[in-house]
Amino acid sequence: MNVASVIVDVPAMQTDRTYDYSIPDEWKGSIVPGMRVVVPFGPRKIQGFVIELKEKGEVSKLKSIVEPMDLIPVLNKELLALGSWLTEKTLCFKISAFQAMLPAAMKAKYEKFLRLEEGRNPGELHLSLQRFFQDGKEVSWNAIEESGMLTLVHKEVKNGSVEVIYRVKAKGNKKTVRKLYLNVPIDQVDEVKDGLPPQASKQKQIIEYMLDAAPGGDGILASALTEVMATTSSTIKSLVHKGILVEKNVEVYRDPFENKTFEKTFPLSLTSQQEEAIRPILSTIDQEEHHTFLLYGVTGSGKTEIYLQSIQRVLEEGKEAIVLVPEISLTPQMVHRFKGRFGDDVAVLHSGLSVGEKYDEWRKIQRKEVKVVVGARSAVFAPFENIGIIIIDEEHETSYKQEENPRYHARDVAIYRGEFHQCPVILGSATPSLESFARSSKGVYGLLTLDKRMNDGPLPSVDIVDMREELRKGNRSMFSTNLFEKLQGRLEKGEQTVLFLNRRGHSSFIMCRDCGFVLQCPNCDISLTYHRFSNGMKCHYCGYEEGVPSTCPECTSEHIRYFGTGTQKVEEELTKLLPDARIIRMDVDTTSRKGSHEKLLTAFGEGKADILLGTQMIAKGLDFPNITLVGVLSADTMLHLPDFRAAEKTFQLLTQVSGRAGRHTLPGEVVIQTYTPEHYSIELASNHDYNRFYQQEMMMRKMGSYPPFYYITLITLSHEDLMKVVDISEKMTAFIRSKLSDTTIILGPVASPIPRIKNRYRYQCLIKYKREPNLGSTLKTVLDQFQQQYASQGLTISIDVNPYMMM
DNA sequence: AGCACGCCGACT
DNA sequence: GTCGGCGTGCTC
Repeated sequence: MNVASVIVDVPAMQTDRTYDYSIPDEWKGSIVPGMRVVVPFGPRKIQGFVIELKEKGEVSKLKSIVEPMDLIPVLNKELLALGSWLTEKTLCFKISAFQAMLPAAMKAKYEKFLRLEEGRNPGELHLSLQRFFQDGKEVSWNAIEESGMLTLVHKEVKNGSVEVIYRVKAKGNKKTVRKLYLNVPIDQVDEVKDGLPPQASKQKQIIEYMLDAAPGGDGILASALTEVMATTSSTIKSLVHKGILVEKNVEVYRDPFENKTFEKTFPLSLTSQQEEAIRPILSTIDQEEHHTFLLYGVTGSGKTEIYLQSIQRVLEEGKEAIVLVPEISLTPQMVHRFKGRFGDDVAVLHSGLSVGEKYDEWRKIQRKEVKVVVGARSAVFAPFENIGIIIIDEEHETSYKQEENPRYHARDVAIYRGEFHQCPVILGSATPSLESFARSSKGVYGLLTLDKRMNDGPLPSVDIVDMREELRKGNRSMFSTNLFEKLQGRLEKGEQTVLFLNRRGHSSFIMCRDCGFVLQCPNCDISLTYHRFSNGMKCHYCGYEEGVPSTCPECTSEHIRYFGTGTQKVEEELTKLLPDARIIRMDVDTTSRKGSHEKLLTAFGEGKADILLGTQMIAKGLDFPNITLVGVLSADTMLHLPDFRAAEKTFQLLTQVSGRAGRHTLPGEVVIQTYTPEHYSIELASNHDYNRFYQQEMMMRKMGSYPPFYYITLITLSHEDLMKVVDISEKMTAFIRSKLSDTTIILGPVASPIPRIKNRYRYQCLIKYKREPNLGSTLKTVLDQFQQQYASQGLTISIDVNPYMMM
């Protein structure tokens, strides 16, 4: 095996294939598939993944691999195959699929240097370049670029005076600490000590301390030693110099949970309903079969305990478990439950960790130092090799769908891996996605139901308040009389309230009260939103920013003001109405700092505030006994989005939020304010009636030919020139239409809901199909031909199979 | 994606 | 004549 097939780190259509390289003798046998390597590619050096080994290359003259980047492959057989599967299913580049499966730290960084060619001296160079190349040092390309001397350098490179060096750097560094070890056998320590000069008292003390603190030959942190002994590094240095101590750099894991202890918890006894639900899971584990279960359990019905005990069984069989939770609910509370039960066997992967921390957690998984991983979407790629169960909590959450390439859904990946490992996949939710519930009704998934709350407590009572009615009665505030009175009541009783603001589609844009003018982004067809932090108007999509106008640019009226309700505005009004209330606000602004999310929640849990006011992020995981009132300020903002899942999302969110109230002994109340109280998603959420919502929504989906009745694929084209997108979109749609069967519905091309982003016009085509064996190859052709043909002209095509964002 | 190569217009 | 603009095509 002398040749390696490599996928190179160039995400482009033309390079989305393997390139063959010969393996230098010194690496023969150690370079294996799944390993990252540095390879020459054209004049550069870049990262690549070895896919397979073979005897001969496809072309006659092969370049050699420069060096491997790993000792052990980062992708095993299963993950390599999963990569190809992802590529095929999501139509992404192979390199993107591989990179999505690995922590960001493993993505290479590239650097470009210049160096004086051997045997030349600076004097031969152009005068203004000489200062850069003084003592044979490398000069970074950037430095030359900034000084505007690139053309001069180009010449020098051409005539052979200067050499360009390309270097691949690993992004993730292992963290190391300097440790000191006693380098003398115990029985000779006294001898050595006596051999020291009499004035070296500090050195003797250090030796004694080392004996004492690290008897078994364990090292001591160099930093700790200097601190404890109140000594300087020079003393230590001289001991090292004499060979009495040795210094080693030891790899350590960064510990995101440093200074935290997790109280050990033990399996709770299950209710009869839980027993019934867990039985099929356990038997699937025992039989080593693959089966997907939908665990449909109302809030507070004890789904987590089922997860925990299923994992327990898996661990007893010597296998591993993956638990996915939505990013937003990957709260310390959640982590506690798993760390509390399984202790150090748990690795945690979520976006709050630094690149280095994620890298460390990933390596713990790879080295089999943990048995359970709890994490967000990408944790589904955890490099375990003997998986016994995969659990997806809050299965309906849209954050399981990645909105950039590869546009995969964690649920699909989980089921792929479940089949590979012949293990169960558990999808848990109180409000399952229509897709999953439909599959369980058809028997594709096993349905496990928990419809009783563990404490047998009643579900909270829900009031729907018609805000139009409030307006008619002359109440122009954002709080209805009903909600306000209840709020006051809680304050008097010392109970807590959660106020939920659905920010989406409701953020603070600016509107002129006289002419209706709304301030828009000049580059994107979307309104600018007010950001208090920078006191400016900002675009969500391109980052454009401008000042807040004091008069309307259209009619010069001064009645231009914020519209919609941001959390800050609610807070202001709240302080005005209830000056004594202590309020904690949770939104992007107050939780952007690391750990602030947790701090605010803890404070609220400890009763340091009466009202918790926040956005989406408080809808989940909150479980405090003293919360007896939940208010939803405007339930219907999401309903008006151009998304066939709008009703489903609204229902899920309202159900979720309502579940925050009265989870323990005190009964809970929920007030939902809305302008469309008659909408079935709001009405049925208030009755906690998932089944009727499912029926109703299925009817709507059937009428609209949407999932789960049809699969959909969304193609979006964008280009600077409106005429061009329209033209190409039409040609493309005609081509697709000619290739697919006539039972398939093809909508468009039409302008996207956001017709322009970053000055690029966007057109889309929606394909709805039940069975379409030609779809994959047709779409590949579209990418191949149209992209190839128009990419140079600045056209981009994005294909989303099973989209969750229709914008 | 980069980067080189190559073919045309504007300059010392 | 040559410098440098960008369109074209290749990278094992």
